[in-house]
Amino acid sequence: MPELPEVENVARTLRPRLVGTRVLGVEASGLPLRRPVDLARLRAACKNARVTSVRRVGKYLLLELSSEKVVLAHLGMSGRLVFAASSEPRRPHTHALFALEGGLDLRYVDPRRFGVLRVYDLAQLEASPELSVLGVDPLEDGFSADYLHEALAGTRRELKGFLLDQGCIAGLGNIYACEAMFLAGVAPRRRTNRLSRNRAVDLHRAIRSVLETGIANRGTSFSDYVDADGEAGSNQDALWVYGREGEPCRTCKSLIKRVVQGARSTFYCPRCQR
DNA sequence: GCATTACCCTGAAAGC
DNA sequence: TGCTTTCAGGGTAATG
Repeated sequence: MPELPEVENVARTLRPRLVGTRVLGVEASGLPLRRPVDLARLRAACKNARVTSVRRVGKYLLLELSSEKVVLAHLGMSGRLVFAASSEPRRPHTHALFALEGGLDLRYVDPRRFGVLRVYDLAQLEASPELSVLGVDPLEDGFSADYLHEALAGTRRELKGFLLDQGCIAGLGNIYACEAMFLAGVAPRRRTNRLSRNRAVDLHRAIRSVLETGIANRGTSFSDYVDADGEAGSNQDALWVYGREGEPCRTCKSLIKRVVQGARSTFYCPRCQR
C-alpha cells in the first residue's frame, strides 16, 4: 500500500535510469484503472520524448517529458512501477508498458486497478483534478508546526480522518497516520480543535519522523509494495502500532487496539495515546 | 461541514 | 483438500 515514503522510494529508484532516457513507445492492457487509461494520449505525449524529471507530490508520481507533457501516476493499493528487460515476459496485471531506449521497459503493474495513469500538459498540471485539491506535502517547507496547528484548529473532526484527508496533508495513508499518532501520543478520536499548540508541535514532529524513517527503511512492504528495482522495504519491522492488534505496546506493554474509522482500521495504544 | 456507506478490484486468509 | 466468504484499503460520490 504505497504512501508517501513508498512513492518517494519509487521516484528515487526511477530517477537514475529514467531521467534523460527516451521513450520509444507505449502499450496498455486496455483494462481501466480507477479511471480509463487514454492510450492514444499517452502515446502522443511519450513517443520519442525524453524523461526530463521524476517528481513526487503527495502520493502522486510525476514523470515530466521533453514534449511538455507530464505523466501522472498513482499506485493505488497494489500498483507497481518497475523496470524490466524488454525480453522479460509480462507479469499478470501489467496495464501499461513504456518501452525505453536501451532495451528496458518501465511497466505499470496493478492487480487491483485502484491506481491512476494520466497525461497532462505541463502548464495545466497544477490545475488537474488530482493535484489541485491536495494540501501541503509534509516533507516540504510549507508544512510547519504553525500550518498544522492552524489547520487542526480550523475544524473539529476526529484526528485520524483529518490526517488521511489529502486536502489537509498530502501523502499520509493509514499506516503512517497511525504511526504518527502513536509517536505524538494522541488518541485517534481526539477532536482536532481540542489539540493544544504543544500537541500540534508534537504531531508535526511525529509526522516528519515516521515519514523520514519510512523512507530510510525504503518503505513498508506488507504485501505488494516494491520499488522500481523490485526491492521490498523493511519499515514493516519498525512499526509501533499498525497491524499489531492484540500485541503488546513496545513502550508500555498494554495491548494494541484496533477500531474502524471511516471504513479503515486504526491501530493505537490506549495507554500511550490520550 | 462532516460522518457514513457503497463502490471499484483481486489476492490472501479464514471459515466450513 | 477444495470451495466459499471475508477482508484489506485510496479515492470518489452519494446520502444523511
